Amino acid sequence: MARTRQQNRHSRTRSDHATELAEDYAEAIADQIDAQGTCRAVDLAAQFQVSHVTVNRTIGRLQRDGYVTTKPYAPIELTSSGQRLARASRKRHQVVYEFFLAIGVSETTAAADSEGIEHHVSPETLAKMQDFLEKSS
Amino acid sequence: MARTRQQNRHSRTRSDHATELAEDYAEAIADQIDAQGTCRAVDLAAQFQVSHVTVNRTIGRLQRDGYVTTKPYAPIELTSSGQRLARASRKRHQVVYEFFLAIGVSETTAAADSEGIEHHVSPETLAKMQDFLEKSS
DNA sequence: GGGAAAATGTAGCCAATGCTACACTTTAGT
DNA sequence: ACTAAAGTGTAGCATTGGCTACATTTTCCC
Repeated sequence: MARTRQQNRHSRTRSDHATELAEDYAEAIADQIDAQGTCRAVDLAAQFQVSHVTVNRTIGRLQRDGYVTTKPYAPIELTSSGQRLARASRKRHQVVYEFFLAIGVSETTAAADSEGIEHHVSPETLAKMQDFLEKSS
Repeated sequence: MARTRQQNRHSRTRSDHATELAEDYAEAIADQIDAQGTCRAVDLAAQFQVSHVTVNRTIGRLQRDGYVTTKPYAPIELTSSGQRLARASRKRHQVVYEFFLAIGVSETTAAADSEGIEHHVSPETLAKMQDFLEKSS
């Protein structure tokens, strides 16, 4: 392998890191709403271990990009677009997590690694992971 | 699963994105030196599809961090630390790539996905992937 | 209803990663 | 040897994502 890539590798990197963050936030917001009814900036700050200021501005970008709605001092809500993003992200996340378990990875590591990886798994690879899960069940 | 994480997820994100870039660059530089004998900024610019200015400054950071050495207008060289990084990165990259092939992913997709994923695979998960490869060979 | 605590907002700082435009060296070709 | 092309360097700008410090608004409890 090795020389298979060249070109366009990393043509992602530019805006795709923003997408990763959006997915993480959408997923976290959806989780928080499921668990507590509402999602506040402070919840996200605790989850991501960043300051509330960082959350605030990230949320601002997500709002700009149409994923969430907020009003000053009010809880954060997902738009339908944000909900779609959250659902897709959760689904991918779960498949990757279960797949890792299936090949023998510990729960702790599977949870940690699936976090970082879910954003980089193409539909094709995800489908193969699902095939594997079905076969091995 | 789902509630397994919370906290410290994304405690990576901060400086780890820098590490990813360092790994990608180290690997690309090693590849380029293997293929052409030397590595110039322009080669990296082509490979990563960024401007030579971006490469220049990234290389500056890599030099600051002890991964490469350069002199003005001269080719880029890896320090022993950089070579170690490149080897580790290539190894991980290759295991992930072959693992994807083994579960049925196409070469093109395996190449693309392994790029994004190699940086997020823990040693434990990598070991499980290797186990899988050995068993299925 | 008033005050403390919690949650948000704002100002202003830093580093990383991207760019274009322009200047300067090297390299190559005639 | 000179010039043109290729490769590098520098200046200056924008965005993202991180922070602390301080101001403001809500909430909650007495």
